[in-house]
Amino acid sequence: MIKHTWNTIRDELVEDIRSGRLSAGDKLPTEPQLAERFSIGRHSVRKALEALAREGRLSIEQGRGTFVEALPRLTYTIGKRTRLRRNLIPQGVTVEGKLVEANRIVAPDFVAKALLLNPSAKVTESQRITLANDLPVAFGASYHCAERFPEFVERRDVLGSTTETYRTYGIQDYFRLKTTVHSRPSRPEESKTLKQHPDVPVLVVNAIDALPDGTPLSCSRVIWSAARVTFTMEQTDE
Amino acid sequence: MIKHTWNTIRDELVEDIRSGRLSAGDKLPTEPQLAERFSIGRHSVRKALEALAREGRLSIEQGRGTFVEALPRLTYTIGKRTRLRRNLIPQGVTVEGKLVEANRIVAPDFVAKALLLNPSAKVTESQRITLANDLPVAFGASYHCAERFPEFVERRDVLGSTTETYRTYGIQDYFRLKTTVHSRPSRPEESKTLKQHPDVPVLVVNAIDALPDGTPLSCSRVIWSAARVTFTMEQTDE
DNA sequence: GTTCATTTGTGCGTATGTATA
DNA sequence: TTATACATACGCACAAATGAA
Repeated sequence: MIKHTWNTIRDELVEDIRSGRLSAGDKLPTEPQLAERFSIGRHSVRKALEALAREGRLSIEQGRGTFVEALPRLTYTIGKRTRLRRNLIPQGVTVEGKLVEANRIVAPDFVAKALLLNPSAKVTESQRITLANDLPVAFGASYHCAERFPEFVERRDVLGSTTETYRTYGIQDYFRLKTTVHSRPSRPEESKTLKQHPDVPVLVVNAIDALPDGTPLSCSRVIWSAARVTFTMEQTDE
Repeated sequence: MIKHTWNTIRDELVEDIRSGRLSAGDKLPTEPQLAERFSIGRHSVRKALEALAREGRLSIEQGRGTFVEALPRLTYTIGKRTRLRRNLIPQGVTVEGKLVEANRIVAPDFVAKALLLNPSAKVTESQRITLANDLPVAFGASYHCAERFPEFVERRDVLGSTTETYRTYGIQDYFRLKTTVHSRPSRPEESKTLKQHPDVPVLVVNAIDALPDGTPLSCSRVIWSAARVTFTMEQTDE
């Protein structure tokens, strides 16, 4: 009924990983070697490897080879009180959020809309990347009104915590007002930043944080590796 | 620097769609025709079409041809009180949820765990499919303890509403206890059911509904077309 | 109901480009 | 610089699904 020659090698590799014959970091045979071993064409080998790379099981690197990935899916909780550290540390992975770049710019369209600013307002943009076990899982930017939160990035960088930084502006409490999630194919720069195969899609998360009365404080747009995260929403009233 | 011959045709088609030269439902030239027009190989044509199909912009159908898709992304709100109709109707799309199949089975592992049942307990399984403008956007199953909710499927089918059905068991209120979302490549049957290209990923949503005191009532696992939905989480206290 | 033309799907072979060590 | 290994691209052949004759 079905041909799918390439599935033979795909299944073989999955079984090798499952059984432990291949483990994280191992280098696979080269494409021509696999082609010969399974008596199929190199195109079919590539199709099988590509399918596994899309699931995040393999990392294919031009000029180096193809390697087995660890594939530990992180769980990230979205809720009324979203806090990064509380979210990821419980699972025993080392998580690091790094500030990559900070700018003072005219508010992009979606930012002005989210923060209810006029289109020419200035905002601070903080670009951050999140690494879990030294592997990038997400990157993106958050935006704050420059007038209302002068030096936000600098204070945030010193204090190391968004909650603490808000306190310096007299804000004792804030919450996640709105979050949207959708999936799309990754763009070349994105797959490069996330160090993942170009065919692995990304999850785009747009969010708005606000005061208890609903006044928006900041918004963010974060790109997650679709293969490396599971989102959870729990409705506990903390 | 880079060749990427196939991007020429990709960009051309995107522009054709954007400008309106191609609109939803239109049939594209055949692959050999496109190959000749752009003076590239058929493989490159296929790579371009595949990329557009992954975004949900094209529908590629063996034996028929390749067509432009409408690409209206639905917005589905996940919150404390998740109700399908309230969710989708506001956007002016016709939504239809159909019961496909109902069974009385021994609780699968993940169901027993979610509903706190012992592994040999019986549950009712309701398989449903959701169509928006006659296009499938999601399908999946929900599970109820057969002992606690006898004839659940039958009553639900007659009443047409889950909320109403719960009332017949004396349950006046329930809420969404937990929701998880992750992305993965679609399996062949899934892409067939969703009538989408095999390379479009799916979003897997697992959910548990419960009584106000936290007692689980039901759980579900729904497969969404990743190209056709955006999830939103709003933290309004209704 | 069967046949047949059309169109996409799968697979092989080959050549050449490009990143890595 | 050189060798290795993956990336892109062309051409060809045949399989499988569709729809119309």
